[in-house]
Amino acid sequence: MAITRRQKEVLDFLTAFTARNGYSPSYEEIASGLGLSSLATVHKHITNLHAKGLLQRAQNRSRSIDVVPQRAARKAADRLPLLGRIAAGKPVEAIQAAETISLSDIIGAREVFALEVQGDSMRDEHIISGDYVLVERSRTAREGEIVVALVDGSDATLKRFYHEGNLIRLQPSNSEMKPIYAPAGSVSIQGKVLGVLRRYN
Amino acid sequence: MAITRRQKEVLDFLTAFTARNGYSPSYEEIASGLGLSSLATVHKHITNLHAKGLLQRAQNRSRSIDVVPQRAARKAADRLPLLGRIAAGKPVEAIQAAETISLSDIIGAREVFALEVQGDSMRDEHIISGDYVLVERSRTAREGEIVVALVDGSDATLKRFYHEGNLIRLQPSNSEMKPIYAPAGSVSIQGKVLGVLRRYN
DNA sequence: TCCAATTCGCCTTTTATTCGCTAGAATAGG
DNA sequence: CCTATTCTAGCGAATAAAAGGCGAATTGGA
Repeated sequence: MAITRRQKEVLDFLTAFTARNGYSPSYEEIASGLGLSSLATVHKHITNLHAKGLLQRAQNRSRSIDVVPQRAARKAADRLPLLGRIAAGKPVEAIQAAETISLSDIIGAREVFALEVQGDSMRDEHIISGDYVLVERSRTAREGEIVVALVDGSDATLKRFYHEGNLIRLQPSNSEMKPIYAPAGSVSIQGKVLGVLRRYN
Repeated sequence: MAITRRQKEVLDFLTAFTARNGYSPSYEEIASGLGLSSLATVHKHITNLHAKGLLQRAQNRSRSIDVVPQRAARKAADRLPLLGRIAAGKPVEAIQAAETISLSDIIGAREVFALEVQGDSMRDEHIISGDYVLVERSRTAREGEIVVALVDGSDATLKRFYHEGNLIRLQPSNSEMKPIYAPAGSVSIQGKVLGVLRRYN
């Protein structure tokens, strides 16, 4: 990966700062560390490095820069280059940003397991039989999240979760199926769905 | 994992307190330990750290915070235990089997990249806007496979691939859209779809 | 019931992003 | 070899969005 002298300095600063403090620097701190007087310059450097896939960051989030370790960047086994967007009838967007995607982006450091989906109860949600849902173990859920829930301790289902007065509504995403209403006490949440993985042969 | 200075302070406090006392602090104790006067602030910190996967907790339970050890957080991030199958209205098969699933199962040793899908041309295939398709780089495809194809060198699309006499038919999976017919010479296959990855927030 | 946890509305500070502008290096063509 | 174009690098100002904070009211578990 081509990198300029200045870019290497920026990258080195980020690495050192994070190692020293345990958290990433703000743009202000980067600027003073590199002798820059404008945050715009810092921003441009970060953007360029991100485009080259040398670091990850979250938009608009404070101190969200992660330097991508070089070994991990190369080990393409489970981290895929994200080459752009594709839309019906339109060219792929400028294939350049060396972003990547992997399961770790979805699961982070949470406790996650997978379940193979059978049946069509989430068809309208575009989750179909054979898909794997990635589920974070959790006892609770927020309004509208997709959850794995046990009703009366025995029936595990994949549904959207809603409160409705004293009852809980478990809403299948299939117009042909009816929601389940149950008192809060008899519903136990097993986890909530973070993502879906599908495989074609 | 990106973290702010204050968040690191909170995390450090939690780690130290738990190590010292053998149990986790109450919000009250966290507040006084960090010099905060509102429990709401404590709660916000805990919620943020939980969202970043750096600690576990049980809702509404006293002293239920667990700091996730960093080694465990980094480890196993790309291979998930496959706990069983889930079907509408039926219990999860209580599998403790050590089956797992990961991106590598889909990718194998092939050269694969990802594209973010925009638009609804594959809606009936349950691939929706925002999904990532995992694409194997390939010049050819077999009948009926989902491919990324360039027509006349400029239009990249996601379609099912069929031969039809001398022509190639690129079939969208959306009943409202019409197939594209083109001579074999003007269609170039960029790759074929091996899988789909979707993320919920 | 009691106490800790959670939610709510509101505020301030910190941080990231965008815009318009300048200037030097590297690169591609003619 | 010269020139047009693109890319890196930089500035300061204005704006937008998170992060961090408060006190009061509400909820939920034991």
